[in-house]
Amino acid sequence: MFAKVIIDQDAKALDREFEYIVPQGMAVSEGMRVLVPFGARLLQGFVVELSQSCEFDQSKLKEIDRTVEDFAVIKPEMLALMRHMADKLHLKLASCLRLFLPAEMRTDKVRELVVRFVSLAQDFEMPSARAKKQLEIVEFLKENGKQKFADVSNQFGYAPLSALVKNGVVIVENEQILRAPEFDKLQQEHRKLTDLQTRAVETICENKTYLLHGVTGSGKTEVYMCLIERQLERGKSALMLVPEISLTPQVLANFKARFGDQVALIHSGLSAGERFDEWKRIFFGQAKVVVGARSAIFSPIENLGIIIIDEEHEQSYVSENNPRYDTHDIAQFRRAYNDCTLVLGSATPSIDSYAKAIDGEFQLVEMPVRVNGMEMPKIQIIDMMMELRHGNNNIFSMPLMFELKDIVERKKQAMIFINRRGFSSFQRCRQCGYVAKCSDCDVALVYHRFENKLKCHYCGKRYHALDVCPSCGSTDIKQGAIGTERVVEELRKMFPDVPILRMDNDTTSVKNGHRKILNEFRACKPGILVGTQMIAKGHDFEDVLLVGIVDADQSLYQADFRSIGRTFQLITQVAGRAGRSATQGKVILQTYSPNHYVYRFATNYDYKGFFKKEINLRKVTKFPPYARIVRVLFSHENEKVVAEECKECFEKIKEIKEDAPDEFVYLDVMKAPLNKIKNKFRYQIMMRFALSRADELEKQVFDCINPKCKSSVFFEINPNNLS
DNA sequence: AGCACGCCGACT
DNA sequence: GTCGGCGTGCTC
Repeated sequence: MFAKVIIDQDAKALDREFEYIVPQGMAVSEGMRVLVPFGARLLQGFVVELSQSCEFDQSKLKEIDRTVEDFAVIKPEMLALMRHMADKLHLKLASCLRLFLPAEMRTDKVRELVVRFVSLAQDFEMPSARAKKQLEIVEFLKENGKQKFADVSNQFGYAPLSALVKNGVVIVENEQILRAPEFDKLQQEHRKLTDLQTRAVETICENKTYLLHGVTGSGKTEVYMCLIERQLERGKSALMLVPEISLTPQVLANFKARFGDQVALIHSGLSAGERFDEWKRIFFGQAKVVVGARSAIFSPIENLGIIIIDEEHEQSYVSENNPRYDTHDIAQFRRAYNDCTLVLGSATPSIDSYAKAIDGEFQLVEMPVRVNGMEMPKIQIIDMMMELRHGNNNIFSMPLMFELKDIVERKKQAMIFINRRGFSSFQRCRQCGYVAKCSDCDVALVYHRFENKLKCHYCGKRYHALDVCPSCGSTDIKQGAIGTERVVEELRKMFPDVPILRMDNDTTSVKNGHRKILNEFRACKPGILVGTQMIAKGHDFEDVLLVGIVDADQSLYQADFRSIGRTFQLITQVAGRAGRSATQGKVILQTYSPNHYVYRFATNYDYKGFFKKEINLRKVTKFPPYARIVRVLFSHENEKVVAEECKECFEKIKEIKEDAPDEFVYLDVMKAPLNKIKNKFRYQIMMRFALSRADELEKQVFDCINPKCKSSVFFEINPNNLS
């Protein structure tokens, strides 16, 4: 018997199968981890195929040394998925396989957590009547059965317990415990479904893809839960993805309350041990419902009945680092493999998904009304140019300050949204225009007031803040656009007695940071929460009656065909935080371009109008979904090497273009907008194809990449972020 | 990825 | 004369 093995190394040269002999009597199956002799070393690999014959020169084959586990850690569906990803997304085989296992498993860092338990022996002599504590313990164990050693010892004392153990009255056993992540305990309230919700649940019943378009507050989560419940009743399992999960502790708590121990949670906030144990519960079928962020799409859950992607438009579903993949693609693969239902839910669907729904590829399900029947909060647009002309150069407009005062007086709550962490964007010399940049990444550094440091938001490197310009020696240093820290400082000046909390990447990086901040905010009345995108995600605060958007334009002017859509999504989402109770909320949106059409549609909550405008624009300018953008990114520490290899590839692509002049809408080579990240230089080739021959051209372009080139090459289809 | 092999410079 | 620099190539 022969085995095809993929070596667990992330190197281009090893990105293929190697054949080995399965020794007589060794139980090996497809998907198993094995150790194999490779060159002079013994390396870990994955068996991906078994066969009776081999393709390589048989006399040169070596034997598998041994198996790592006695079962296949990679299930057949995942092997198929690996092939799909390597094929369609041009990813390395080993790096795909790594996505399917918790990182802890490869490093062997986590131990199984073993806890000592005590219970009564089968037959024993009662302790003497004088040993009161011992008798109490015996009584306690009689009533409650097996208990943790530590608990009993804490309650009754260590001495009596160990005496009982010594006398053989109580026996101690070690037992393996699966660590479970913490969550807020919640009372499960079975809300009665509204008619719209009932209709949505009834409509979503076939094994195909649905786009659930429901306004913020329309009760999509309740719909998801009913859909999952129905699958569980049919004996099927469910997978639900939410954007970076720790953002929505309420959702988690709800799921735990509803489905109890059947739920497994997967997110970045888990400890290594928790993550590993949750993975095991999924793998062995103990968990039937998986709730998690992007990477949870790779959970080894079997017998899938439904996959749900909540907030499907969210950018965080596209992985930015390697390997790059889009959760939607993976979900479509698993949907087809399991022949199950896929639900994409959003208040502001991505243009691409909505277009598919219009075309009939997805079925559209609409929930246009909030559950509580309340109207959406009113959005007031403030022209910041006018404010300036009236002599207000504060970061808050007069109306926003007025409303904030009102909120404070009424002891209510407000949220201020600003799309940038830190104190201000960058430090710039007013004399010569010098801007401090990261030496490894070629991006402007962000000033953090609290630490008085400059930080690179790409690699995390820290620098001293500028007081003298290193270029011209001037001390005239100015702060650029504002960030969360600066907003907090301004608010503290205005309202010295009001609690003002900050929520961004810096304040939530500690374990359970989100939960702590949100719980603290809940108790503050009056209170103001300042934050980045992460305050925009579905948590309900009944007393938040005001939302301020300090600089709405920030996401608008980016050289990216999706930036206007993102602005629309952001406004809708942030606005949805206001007035979740009986009182109607208010939103104040500050902008320097009050006449931009995105604000007109956003203030009217007119998604369909916005979609029409946007899809027309994409049609005439030939952008997705009417064309396909392909970006090939080369990265290497030697700039000469990348530049040359990128150029070489570009020349070959130019030849392809000659055979398909009409299908190539665009083609160019250039430095990537972020020319250097973590000391690696980046060059890219950008192209755009008409859809008619896109698949074929894409394949041809991929074949242009010289397999011997030294740079790392990344292949992106319709990239979200062009940095 | 890591390790061997191999072909040119500055050292006891 | 040799030790060692890291470019190139291979691993079933």
